[in-house]
Amino acid sequence: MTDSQARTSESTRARRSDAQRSVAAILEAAQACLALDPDASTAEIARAAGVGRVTLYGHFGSRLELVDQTFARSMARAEETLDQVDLSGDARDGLARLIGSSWTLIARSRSILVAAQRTLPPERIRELHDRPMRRVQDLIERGQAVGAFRTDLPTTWMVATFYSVLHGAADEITAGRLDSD
Amino acid sequence: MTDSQARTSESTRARRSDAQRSVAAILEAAQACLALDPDASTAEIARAAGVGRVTLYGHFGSRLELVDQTFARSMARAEETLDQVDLSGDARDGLARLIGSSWTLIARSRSILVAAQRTLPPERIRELHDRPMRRVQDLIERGQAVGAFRTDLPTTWMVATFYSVLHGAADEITAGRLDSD
DNA sequence: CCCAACTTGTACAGCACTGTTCGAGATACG
DNA sequence: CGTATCTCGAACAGTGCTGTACAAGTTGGG
Repeated sequence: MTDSQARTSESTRARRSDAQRSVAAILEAAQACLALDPDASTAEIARAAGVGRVTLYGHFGSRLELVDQTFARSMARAEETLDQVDLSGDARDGLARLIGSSWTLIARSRSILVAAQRTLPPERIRELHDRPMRRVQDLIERGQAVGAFRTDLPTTWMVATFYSVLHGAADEITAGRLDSD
Repeated sequence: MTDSQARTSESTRARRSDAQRSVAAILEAAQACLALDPDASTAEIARAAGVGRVTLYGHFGSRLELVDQTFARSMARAEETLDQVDLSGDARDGLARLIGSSWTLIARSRSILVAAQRTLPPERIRELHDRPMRRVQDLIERGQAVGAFRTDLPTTWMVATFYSVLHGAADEITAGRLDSD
């Protein structure tokens, strides 16, 4: 979406189709490799993408840029799914549905998060987490207004807890110590 | 405690006093450096300890060994404090006290945890977390038996949640997004 | 006082990674 | 069909780390 290296804005022309394919393959491979090893090298990723390392650097200026775009894409996709969650009815039910959906997404992209945390500045992580966080916060605040949720705790705290428990549970499960729900 | 490099077991003799001082300084510096940067190099740590890098390697066979001992020491100290928490009375009160104590400890040693997670095998982390975890589990189980805690959730899940929320909250606070309690 | 234990800087070998350059070859696309 | 675009491997420079070797100096402790 951010078009990254396609010149600054109004490029001379669109990228050739094989170049587009390369970029897609690289992003896909990055997602897979970083999930396996948060410190995966550009060489590993390029190889997994079936592409030369030089080609990778042709499309991404640096490893950091690649990680950033991979993470951003992962978040964008997640948000796409989250957009379809029905939050309109009872706040408690809405939260349950939100948890149900967030659940799978987090479990899947958790590894990419740690890769991002190791290479991207914290602000960037924060920035990309902002929208989904706000979604939770809005829901909680609405629920509080209606009296469905307790109001003796600051909402920021409740949002943080939501986040913590979900991610923590994802950790435990991928570690094989817990299972269902 | 594990005496590490002091020969295998029954050493020829005890270590000289200056050597003991060096080891202590290194462990202290490691704790400080790793807290600032989980990837701190042996050079950084040695310098912070006011000691030559060679000396460091004289006492610790490898960086991994140093991290392991630093982390183990941190956990041992924490456990020492936790031992003094009164868990005898009402289970709910006990848990509250346990949270209060764990709180500070976690906030302080959180950074060393991530350093350990980056260099030590997961089993080792798990192993060193085992005792404190069991403490929480025992308390919860006792509380459940008395009817103070809900029993519709598996205890493992509750323990994991306890851990998640505490660590998550510590994250938020060191990030400056939350504050008191 | 003397010796073994300890510490020191420097220097070296080895490794892995990032990012760049180059020249030649393949390919999309108009 | 022709050309701008894209890809490729190999090679190189630069960096920063770990761990080891050496040789000389300092210090604790019996």
